[in-house]
Amino acid sequence: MRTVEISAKTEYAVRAMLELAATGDGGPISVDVLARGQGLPRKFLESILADLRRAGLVVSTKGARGGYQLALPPAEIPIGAVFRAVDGPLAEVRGRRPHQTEYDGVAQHLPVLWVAVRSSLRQVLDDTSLEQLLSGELPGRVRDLAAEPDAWLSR
Amino acid sequence: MRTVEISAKTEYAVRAMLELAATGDGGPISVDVLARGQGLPRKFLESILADLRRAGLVVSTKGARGGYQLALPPAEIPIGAVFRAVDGPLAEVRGRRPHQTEYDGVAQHLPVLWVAVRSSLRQVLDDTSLEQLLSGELPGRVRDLAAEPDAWLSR
DNA sequence: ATTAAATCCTATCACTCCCATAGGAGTTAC
DNA sequence: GTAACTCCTATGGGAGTGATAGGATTTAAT
Repeated sequence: MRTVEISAKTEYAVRAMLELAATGDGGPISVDVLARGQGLPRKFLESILADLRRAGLVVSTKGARGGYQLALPPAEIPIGAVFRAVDGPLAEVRGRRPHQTEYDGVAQHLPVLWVAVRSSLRQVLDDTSLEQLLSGELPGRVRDLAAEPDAWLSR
Repeated sequence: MRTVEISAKTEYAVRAMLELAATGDGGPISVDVLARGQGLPRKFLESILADLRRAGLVVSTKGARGGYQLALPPAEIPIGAVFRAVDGPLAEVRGRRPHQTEYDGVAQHLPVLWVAVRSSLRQVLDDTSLEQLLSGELPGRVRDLAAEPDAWLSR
């Protein structure tokens, strides 16, 4: 397993949300159109949108001409919220939340590191809105991180 | 799956490395002693140490009185190196490296976000050494992240 | 030399999660 | 009424996680 693993589910969720944000408000968009737009598996996307609806990030309209719309303006939806909606908490350490870990002896400072890891992730995902991601006008800190030397290279 | 999931394997690896760092250099330490020291499953730890050895982070001594030692001073071993040794690359997006992702249309800026996520993780894990984690004297940036408002609370 | 203490290697296994699909029940616009 | 949707439940292959077992090999100490 990779420490940070952005799953297909999460990636699809973000892309679907971007599609919804891009359409502005021309009424509900169906799963079929959404799936076609970004080339996502239709049935799988259907279950993802159900998660997003339960989290209150999108609203659905049933029946003919129905579909999905954002529940809030794109500027008010942090990407982190999308992650949590489909994936649960951002960070876990062996099934526990970072701040709930405990260690004896030489490992006693580990929780600080785990919390810092989560905090750094939050600073990226919770400070970037759907609108910013759509326009490419990302927060200064996010830009700086991506502009870091070697940020685009493997290690 | 959680976006950041620190596995048992990775956690055990870091804790074992901390044990090795703490012992300074009193000769090799056996898996048995190591496992007892932090309460880790012996056989599982054995396979983890094999990974750490293949990555060149520890050296082993075979036979009676054998065991494991750090291959470098603790100040020269970043925590990130331990992660990569047992877990592979720090970050992946649907099985690809963040900088190798590609998207059309509305999702075109996504790679910048993915790279920023990885970059933020690197700034924590690659800038913290085994020695710093052992002593609790973490890098300024890591301390700041852990001191962020709400860093120790659930979201 | 023998023995005891280690690493090292291969195999196996239960379990869980991921990604996805199928089929149909319910709802609504036209 | 019917076509176009969402919504719900069930299913399933495959991969990965977290271990454990058993023994082959190597070495220090007596």
